Amino acid sequence: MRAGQNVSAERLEDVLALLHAQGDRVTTPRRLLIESLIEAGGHRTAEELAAEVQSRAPDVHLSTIYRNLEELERLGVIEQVRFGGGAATYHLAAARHGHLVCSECGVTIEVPDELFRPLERTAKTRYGFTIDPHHLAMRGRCVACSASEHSPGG
Amino acid sequence: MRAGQNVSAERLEDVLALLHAQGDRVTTPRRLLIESLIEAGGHRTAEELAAEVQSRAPDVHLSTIYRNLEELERLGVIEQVRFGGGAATYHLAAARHGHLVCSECGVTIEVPDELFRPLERTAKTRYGFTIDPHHLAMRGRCVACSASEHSPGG
DNA sequence: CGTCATCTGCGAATGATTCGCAACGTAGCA
DNA sequence: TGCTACGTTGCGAATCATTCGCAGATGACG
Repeated sequence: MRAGQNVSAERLEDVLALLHAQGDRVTTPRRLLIESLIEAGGHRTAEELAAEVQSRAPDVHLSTIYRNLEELERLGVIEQVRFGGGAATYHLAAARHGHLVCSECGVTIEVPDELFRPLERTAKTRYGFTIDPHHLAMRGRCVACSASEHSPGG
Repeated sequence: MRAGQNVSAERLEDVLALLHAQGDRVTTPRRLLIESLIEAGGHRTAEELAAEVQSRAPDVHLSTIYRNLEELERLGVIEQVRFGGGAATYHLAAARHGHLVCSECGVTIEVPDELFRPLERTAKTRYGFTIDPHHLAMRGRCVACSASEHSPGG
């Protein structure tokens, strides 16, 4: 049977094969970027990914990261998510999940996308609206900030 | 009697009253911006709003627009939505409605907030996360765009 | 009508992302 | 294995959106 870590290895080769099939070349910066995305497991900004890649290949330029990120998104390998006002974040397409973003402290809670299923279904059946599975994000207050919010006052 | 246009007028006064209550001043740029947002009816970028305002008060600066947009968002009067990679867009916040925003054609479908209830409840009970009722918005594709999306192709 | 804090206009600063170009490296072929 | 062709890269400048700092203007209130 397949060990868990093998999944990542297979994933890497899978992506490389896809690149190859597209006529794209498998370069060192590209391979390192994909590895970083796989190892990241969550969302990372271009800059964070660049730092990760540069720890193994210092000469890789930020613009190269952006270019590859764009290409990988085009291939459907990764997804771009934009929080608040800062830099965009990226994560593997397979790691699909909903986001609960606290407007107060900024913490992001990752939740299984099944949480959005009922909403998706109703939107579809009742309004013919297909919710974009890549943008399952809601804003609000996390449990900690919610608690301090409840303190009596004013 | 109240004509439809009066609704907007009431809305304007409502917002101005809110500003007043906050200790904020009612200035010309601010009033014009709110009017523009009300008349817009949909999402507009800061730049578009600036153009609108400047058509009536040419000296209003873009940075003033941004500052007021920020303030209005803080007050819950408007919401910021980010499409793809460009500028952020803003629109009036509905009191307690969900929004289904089509990323394709930009149409916004207002839906009863009950649609978000299961999601809200689960987020609360399972993660202690309180979803902000002013940000019940999901992106996706409306029925029309969804249909054209389904057209067969290469 | 005067006082004072809030706002504004303006341009520079910042932060994120994209572009142009010449050098470089990978892939395919003989 | 060596050559050729073309996708890629590194680098810095350019672009785009948004924010900041400041001094003067303006609205709220007595």
